[in-house]
Amino acid sequence: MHSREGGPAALVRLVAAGQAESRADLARLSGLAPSSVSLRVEQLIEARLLTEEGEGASRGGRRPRRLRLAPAAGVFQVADLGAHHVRLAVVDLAGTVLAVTELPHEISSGPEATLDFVIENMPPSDQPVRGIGVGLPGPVDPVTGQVVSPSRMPGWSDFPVRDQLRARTGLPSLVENDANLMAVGEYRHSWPGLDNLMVLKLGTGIGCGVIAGGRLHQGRGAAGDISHVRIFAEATVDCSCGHPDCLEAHASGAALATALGVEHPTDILNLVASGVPQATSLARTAGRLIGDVVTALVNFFNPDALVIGGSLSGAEPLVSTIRAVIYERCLPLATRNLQIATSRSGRDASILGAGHLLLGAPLSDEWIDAVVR
Amino acid sequence: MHSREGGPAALVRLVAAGQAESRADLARLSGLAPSSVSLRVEQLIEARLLTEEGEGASRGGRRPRRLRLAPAAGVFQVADLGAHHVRLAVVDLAGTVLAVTELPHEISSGPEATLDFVIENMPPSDQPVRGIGVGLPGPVDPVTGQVVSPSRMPGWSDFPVRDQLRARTGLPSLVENDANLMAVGEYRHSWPGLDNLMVLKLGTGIGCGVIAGGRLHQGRGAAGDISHVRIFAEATVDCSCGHPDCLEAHASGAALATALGVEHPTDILNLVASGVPQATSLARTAGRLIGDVVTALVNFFNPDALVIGGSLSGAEPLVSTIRAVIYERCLPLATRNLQIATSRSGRDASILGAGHLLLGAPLSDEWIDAVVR
DNA sequence: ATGACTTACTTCGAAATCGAACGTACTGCG
DNA sequence: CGCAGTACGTTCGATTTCGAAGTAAGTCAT
Repeated sequence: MHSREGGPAALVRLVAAGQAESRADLARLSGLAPSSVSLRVEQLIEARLLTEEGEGASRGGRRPRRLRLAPAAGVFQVADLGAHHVRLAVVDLAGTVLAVTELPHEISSGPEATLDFVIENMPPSDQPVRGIGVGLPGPVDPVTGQVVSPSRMPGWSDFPVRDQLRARTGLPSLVENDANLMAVGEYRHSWPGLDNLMVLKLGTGIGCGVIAGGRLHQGRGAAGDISHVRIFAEATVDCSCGHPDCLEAHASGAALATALGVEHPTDILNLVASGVPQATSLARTAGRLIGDVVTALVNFFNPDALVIGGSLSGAEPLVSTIRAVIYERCLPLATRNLQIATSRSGRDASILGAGHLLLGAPLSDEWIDAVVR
Repeated sequence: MHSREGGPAALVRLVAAGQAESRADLARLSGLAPSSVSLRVEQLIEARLLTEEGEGASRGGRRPRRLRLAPAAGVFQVADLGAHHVRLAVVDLAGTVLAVTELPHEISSGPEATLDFVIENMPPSDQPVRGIGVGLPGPVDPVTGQVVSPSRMPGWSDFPVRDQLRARTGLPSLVENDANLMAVGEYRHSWPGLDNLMVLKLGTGIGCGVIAGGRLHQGRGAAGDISHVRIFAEATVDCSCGHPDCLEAHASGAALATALGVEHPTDILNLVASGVPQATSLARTAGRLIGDVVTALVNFFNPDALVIGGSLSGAEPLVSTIRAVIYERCLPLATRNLQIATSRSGRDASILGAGHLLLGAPLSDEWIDAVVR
């Protein structure tokens, strides 16, 4: 993400994203003249969106006067929905998590009940709420903000989630696929500068978020959906989508859990960690299947890094098998500069991603402009 | 590609790209005030980069005064290199092809000889040359402008093509993979607005160019390289890359030509067109293999359109098999709004793409600024 | 310490840009 | 035909942005 326009919102964003700490940084990154930056910053401080806080480290000359977001600049509320639980958080504009709770909740209880639950249980905040974001384990149409034909979310199909969220809260609202949020979170907080990024989310299902050219690649809402790619396995398993031998039917947390006779994907981790041979072997097989699919995608997309997250990313044999398959089968050209690593932002990756997308939305421009004037 | 900055170059670009025909268009698209646009346009006319030419159609009010690029604004020279031939063209900034020649030339004669050949045989032009672009059938590092470990281009590896081109011609220079150029050409001239586009180039080899979010996706130079994705075929064939069963070894024009005992991929077209059973059957098999690979990519990338170009795109059974496989195996969500079509820009797609990239390069900003001042 | 150099930020006149009003030229309707 | 409505383009004073010079406050080598 390079130089946007030089409105007041752009400066706030640069500070919030941690890219700029001083007026000089802002001038460099925004393309505005130093004098213009000074003027604007003064306005923003007056509007209580920014504060001056101490001094930064010298880079060989006068020390910069460090700029930070003022607490009064506000917060975002974020809900990361899984199949059986909800993670609710309040983050400030810079992406600091101020409060989190994780509560059990069945997403199958439907959109209305779920949104009620989210709004009801959101942690309170002293500061003004500037927006609300929701991550969902299914495809979200970026234009309408609706969920489209999700496999694990009965009752959600074509429900206007974004509109309902805005109607109920009156806040700028964001609805996005969970793997996409995770990709944005990892990108902004752990892999800045790696503008082409693939983030695998291995949990109950198999998701993938894609950053292309520094921006979230949404496609028409289904981008990153690799669950139903055909794979070639020994035994045939029919997938819920109607086709045989989808990746998800063989290698998802749900599939592994079934094969191992446990209920939750997290149980798999324990089995693998304690060295149960069958679990390790299954993890390796899953890793090979996932790796085979991702190999083609890595050749095609040629990312700077492949990040593996989700609860199953804690299963070492699975991750190392994926890594091995990729290095073995991909073009040397594609792996030459490729980093393959597990998530660095952890459980909060999606929440951080939602915060960042909310900050970047045109929505945010509006209220920043409004506050400054 | 939305509103860039409002420099003089931006306005020229909008006119050249055919997006703007009047001052009013420019004001809308650039975000500048109408008054500022008028001022700038006057300068550009004075600098002989734009001309006023007649009037446009009324949209319910006063007719716009149509703006066009002045011929004196200049031209680009473009070379599209294949394995055995070179296509040389002169295009104006708006992408009109003013002259083309196609000459036999072996790319295996090496970079020095090839660049000499290109420069020597470029069609002459009355107008000032503003840049030169070269398309190559191999991966190009977007940072250095070097070819990196190409399979069909002996002697080219790590040769600094872009630097050499600039050194020899003194012109702003562009070097890019041929499939990437083709993707840009198709996107700008035949599929505007479809900002997520995959363009397959089926010729001697198998290439793929990707437009993500309206911009060419280069990755680290290898993006779109699907030749060496592993496929599952009946018989095993070893690929030159050292792995067995690469897509290219089974389904490329070169592979088909070998199997059919002909020399050039174009000969395959004749055999298929005249209904030779073996040729048709092979085309279908190739289509299925390519389709299987592309299916995964379509799910992952979720493009608005898949465009099939290159000489083999004339083989109807091949194309229709690819189409059938995709519609059969992809997620409904991914195919719901997907267009699958053959190239609309034809043989000149790459040349048009090079023209457009040259126009968009920062290089162009510089000389436009220079001419205006 | 001293002086040369680097970086951060501000000041202030010059230049670019804006925006509201105006002039122009067309469409479409009664 | 005449008039309302709409769109294109320009004029001109108000505003924003720039940029060169100046001030402030550091580092580093001597």
